[in-house]
Amino acid sequence: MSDDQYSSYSFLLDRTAKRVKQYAQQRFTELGFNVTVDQWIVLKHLYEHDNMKQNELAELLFKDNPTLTRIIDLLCDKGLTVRNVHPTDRRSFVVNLTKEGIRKVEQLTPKVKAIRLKAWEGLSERDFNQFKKILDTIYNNLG
Amino acid sequence: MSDDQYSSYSFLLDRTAKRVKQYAQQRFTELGFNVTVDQWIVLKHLYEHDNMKQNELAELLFKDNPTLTRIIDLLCDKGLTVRNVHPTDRRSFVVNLTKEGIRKVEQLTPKVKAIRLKAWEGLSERDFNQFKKILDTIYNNLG
DNA sequence: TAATAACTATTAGTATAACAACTATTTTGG
DNA sequence: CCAAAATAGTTGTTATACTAATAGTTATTA
Repeated sequence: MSDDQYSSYSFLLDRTAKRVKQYAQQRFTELGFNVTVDQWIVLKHLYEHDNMKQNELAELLFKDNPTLTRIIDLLCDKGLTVRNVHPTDRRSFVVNLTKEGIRKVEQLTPKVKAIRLKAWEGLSERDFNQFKKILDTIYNNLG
Repeated sequence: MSDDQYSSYSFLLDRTAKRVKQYAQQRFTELGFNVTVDQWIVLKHLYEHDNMKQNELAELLFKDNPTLTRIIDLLCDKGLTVRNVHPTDRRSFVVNLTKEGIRKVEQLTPKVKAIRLKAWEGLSERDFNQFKKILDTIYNNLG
């Protein structure tokens, strides 16, 4: 493939990732979810793996520590999460959902799924597997 | 495809787009390019389509006006672009590369291509076409 | 033509992202 | 055991993204 043809991959990738996030955020706002897409991702993972250290959570979500610190700050301000001291390492906090945080995740999960599915209309499982293979290859090439 | 399986597309997409940008930015910094990835994209498009109004440029690059205003501010501070008044519409500016801006684009273009190509190792033109088809479909589904 | 609407760019405010620097801890190695 | 290195989290800075608001200009239309 020619260099020029190839160079457009980053443009396509960036454009699409931006629109996917933008679309979700707009639905979130319209529907009064009162969380951002990134805050939602943190909540969802906490629902599935509660009691995680911040740096474990950051690694899982491919976010760096400062970014996660600030997202957790906002979630704590909203009363959806709490920081608890780590039982054996006083440098660390473990992050937990509050009751309200748990309720929020349970309320929003099916709605978020519906929003996410919109993007995939007209595409097949075969497409998904191709898509995954290519994205993983790019990801690993740059790792 | 199941909802859950499907839901991971946005994660894969976001993760990969982030790494592609981050990888490029790290190489840019290492090699002393002295521009960000987004600033580079603006410079490159100005090289190919000079004398554009800011809002035309913003639309072409999928950036909003405030974002583009600030990128242009930074590029002007660096002496790489200038704003000129639009000949017939005093609300608008047209943006042009300076001589230094032109030199910068010509110097960096082959280096940027090499950086971009790294991601695509082990992938074929067939993969690229699949990739493009899927990304375009997602993009249009949400448009 | 005059009032209104639409448009262009900017500014302000909040959120995310990356990096560097810092504090407080814990771990390591001599 | 103690000094040095590593680690966890926070804070600061810069850049980008999105929304809302604003000033200045142009287009519309009553």
